[in-house]
Amino acid sequence: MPELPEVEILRRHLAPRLPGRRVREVGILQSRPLRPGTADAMKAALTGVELTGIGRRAKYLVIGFTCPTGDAGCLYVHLGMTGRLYVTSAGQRLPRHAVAWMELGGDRLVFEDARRFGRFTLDAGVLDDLGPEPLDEEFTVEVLAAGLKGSRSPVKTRLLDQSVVVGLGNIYVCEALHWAGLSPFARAGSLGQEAVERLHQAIRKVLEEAIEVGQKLGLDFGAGSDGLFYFGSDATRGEAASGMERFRVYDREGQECVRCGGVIRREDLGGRGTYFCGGCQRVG
DNA sequence: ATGGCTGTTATCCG
DNA sequence: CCGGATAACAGCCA
Repeated sequence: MPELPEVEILRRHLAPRLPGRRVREVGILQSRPLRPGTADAMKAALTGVELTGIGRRAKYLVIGFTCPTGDAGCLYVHLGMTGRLYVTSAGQRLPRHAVAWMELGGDRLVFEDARRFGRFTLDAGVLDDLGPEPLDEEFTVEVLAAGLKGSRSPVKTRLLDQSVVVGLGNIYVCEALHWAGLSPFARAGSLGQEAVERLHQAIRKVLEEAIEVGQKLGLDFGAGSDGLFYFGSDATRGEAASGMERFRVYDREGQECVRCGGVIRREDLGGRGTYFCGGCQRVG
């Protein structure tokens, strides 16, 4: 359940493994993630192409390729809640929830997704309506302020809207609001200049920190791991991550706030579990 | 075992 | 237009 940092770490993992590889064969096992495309069209479009590289836009991985004709194209992959994308040996058995695979001459790039909320598509339209990249210079305090202005929604809800700023999901939005000392329930449009500045800073901080941690830990595609979450709070990963940063509020209901000693609370907001400190997130 | 949770987001409805 | 609820789906945990 990847948010921007997990997707970025995966991109960096795959970056040296794709360029120059030719797609010998393509397999499609689930068509829903291809929407609006079809299995036949996907196979026809990808078979024989040469992969050129991998980028990221928001929570999408963008895999570039050139066709035998010389035309360039892109494959857009979104991991949804449960998507995994990895290179394995072509001899490996396909996973139960395999959606698509590409044979790369001895290796195989596999996309699997149990819940099928993810995407595997050639439709560039998926990038329409996306807001600014939070770690790019274009994401200024003014841009964030404009995205919050006039909204009566809770600030948490606004930040999950990918047209305001991309990359935040339920975990990092909770973490960013804690870092900023803002209540998730504060009306987005009611935040003052200072609060917006703190929030802007906090969003960058939590995402950068998570990428840094993920870079150090590397990915684990072993059994029982989704190959993505290195920043979690479960006991096993806690061991592996000892000494690393942990979530400050997410999944810490009832525990003590590391900043003020208050109690972390969990409430429902828009149907999502929302974690915050009752002591130091009172603004709004 | 049954029901309630889960990292996303498209779509529906008032 | 907005905001809230629901649905898409499978697995895990109490």
